[in-house]
Amino acid sequence: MTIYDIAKEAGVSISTVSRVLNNKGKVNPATKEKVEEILKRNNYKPSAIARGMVSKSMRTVAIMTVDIRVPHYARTAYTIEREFSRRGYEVTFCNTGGEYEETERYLKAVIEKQVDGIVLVGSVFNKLCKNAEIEKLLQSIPVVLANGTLEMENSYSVLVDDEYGIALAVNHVFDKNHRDIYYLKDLDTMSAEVKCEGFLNALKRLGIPDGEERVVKTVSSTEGGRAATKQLLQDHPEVSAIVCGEDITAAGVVKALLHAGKRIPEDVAVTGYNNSEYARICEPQLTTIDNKPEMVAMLSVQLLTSLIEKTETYSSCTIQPELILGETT
Amino acid sequence: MTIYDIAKEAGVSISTVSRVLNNKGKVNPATKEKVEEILKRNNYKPSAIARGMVSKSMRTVAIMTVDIRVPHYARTAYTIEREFSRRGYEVTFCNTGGEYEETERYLKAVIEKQVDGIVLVGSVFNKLCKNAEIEKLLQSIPVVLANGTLEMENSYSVLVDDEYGIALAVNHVFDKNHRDIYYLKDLDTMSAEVKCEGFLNALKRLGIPDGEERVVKTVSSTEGGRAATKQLLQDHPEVSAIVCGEDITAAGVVKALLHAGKRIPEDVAVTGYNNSEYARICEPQLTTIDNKPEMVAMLSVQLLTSLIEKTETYSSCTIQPELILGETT
DNA sequence: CTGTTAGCGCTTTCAT
DNA sequence: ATGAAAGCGCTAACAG
Repeated sequence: MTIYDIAKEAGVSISTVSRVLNNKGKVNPATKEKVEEILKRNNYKPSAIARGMVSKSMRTVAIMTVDIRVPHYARTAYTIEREFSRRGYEVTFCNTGGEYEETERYLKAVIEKQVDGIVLVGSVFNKLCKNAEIEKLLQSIPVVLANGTLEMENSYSVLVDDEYGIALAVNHVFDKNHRDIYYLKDLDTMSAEVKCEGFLNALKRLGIPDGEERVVKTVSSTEGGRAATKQLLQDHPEVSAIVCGEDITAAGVVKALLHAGKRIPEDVAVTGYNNSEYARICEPQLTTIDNKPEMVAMLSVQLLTSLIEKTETYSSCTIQPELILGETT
Repeated sequence: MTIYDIAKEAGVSISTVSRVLNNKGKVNPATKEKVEEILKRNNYKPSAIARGMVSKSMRTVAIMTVDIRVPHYARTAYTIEREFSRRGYEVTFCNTGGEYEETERYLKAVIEKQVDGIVLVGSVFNKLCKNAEIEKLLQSIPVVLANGTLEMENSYSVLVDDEYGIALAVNHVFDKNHRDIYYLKDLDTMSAEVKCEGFLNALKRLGIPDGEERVVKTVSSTEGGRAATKQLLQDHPEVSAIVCGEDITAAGVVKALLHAGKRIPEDVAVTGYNNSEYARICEPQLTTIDNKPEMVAMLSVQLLTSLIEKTETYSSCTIQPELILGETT
């Protein structure tokens, strides 16, 4: 069923059908009514592809994340999708795995499909976008980075002040009279680096020396948290607070502490990061940092929309995390 | 940069360019090489929209879930996306919220965009697709339902035998000598109904009477599990096993039991469902049922692909869940 | 082996 | 208020 079929059946030209379809230009109310009736009766749906051919847009945007199964990305991507859907865009999801080749492959694919814009979710893209090939690809299209900064023309970002976020956690356990504070660095992204910086700087401000020796590297998982904690209890039995880069890691820390017979938070305090469901499931419930993925998502959509539609002025922005009290501090 | 620009620069016709682009038909190696060089130099990308105009396909499929933030859906959708990406398709995600209007809106949108197929994830779509309007929309395009059954022509499904899954849990706690077994029904989908049936039938087979009175309704969340357990301990202090419809609910059950001073599993055994990260974070770690979302996803993709490409014969299939032992039984 | 031509379904001037 | 015609970028006959 094409616009030609409708035109023929209505005894008018395709231009007229197009006019009633788009409510554009003058058209006699009588003919309009007739055409509309025929449209409905035939259950006609205009071809978005043919429209895209003319308008050079399919009203589609792409979201790229490392892995949508990570709850923090899922929350961000969910909100981005809902917001764009509200605005009449469809959303293509890409799970790049954080790898360079895959990122490039996905980028090429969505650019060939002429998506209107791209949201990169997560600070991994910070590193990835340093690559010349990827940078070239990104330059041809509006891009927003959610939680990271892009050093490129025509691209903007919504940043989360993770340095401040970790400082909130450190200051909080300090206020609770914990002095032997350790940090579990469980990721390798730029955001993770910033968090680590936040930890070191916070300690410095509080007058606690030898910050570097208080950073323990592990992987972001329950098992990562558990293993690091076992080691920590062995090497530094005096530990009184463990600040983590992710809730999931903190959950492992809590398990290990309980198994070691420690009381939380009396013997050792723990903080997570992300204010995720993991924090709430944890027993005792984690004190954590809310880095506000929904807000990041909303602002990213706003930014990308104005970039695409060239409507308003726009600029990058930064979001402040917030401390969420649980039972582990 | 269009195919015309390339043709002009190479001094050939657009057909020749098209031929080298698609590796189709005979073309002189020399001209081929020249064209390819020009293609590369200009960083030419064919317009997928124009191609779609001819082929009537954008090589895109849509995934519809209630909410991608639910880990089980995220796992399923992730695998579906990766598999389709491998096969050269892009994937559009839709978060319908399980609502009728939104589902219809999304369906119309993706059908206008002429997606090649749709994967409906979750048994909620079972009910939704009973609607005449939605059914009509779905009939115009290849559809697969992941975890549910569709009573429609030209549509197939990958089903999970949730009745069997819950029976595994019930039989297992029975084997561990628990007799006062209760079930927390925490959702309202068809899959949840099937699980509940599974519970009732399993009890019957084991000779435990009054199954209906052992079903407690609540909502699928930590809080839902916690509240239901408090009530249960009050009404039936003799309870010795709680089988849950979701891991997240079971996590709440565990919390409530611990707070009530119960030992797990000595006093009360608990089982979850989904084999999710929640089960592993839970302390003690949950015994749970693996309903194999990755396998469901793979089979759904296979099914939809053959439907789209009309290559093989195809048929719906059913997957058997598996018991995963934890520390709560 | 290569070029010409006719669409694909729609929007958008430009006439009338 | 309506229609004719051009064109979006590409593929696929068909003709050389």
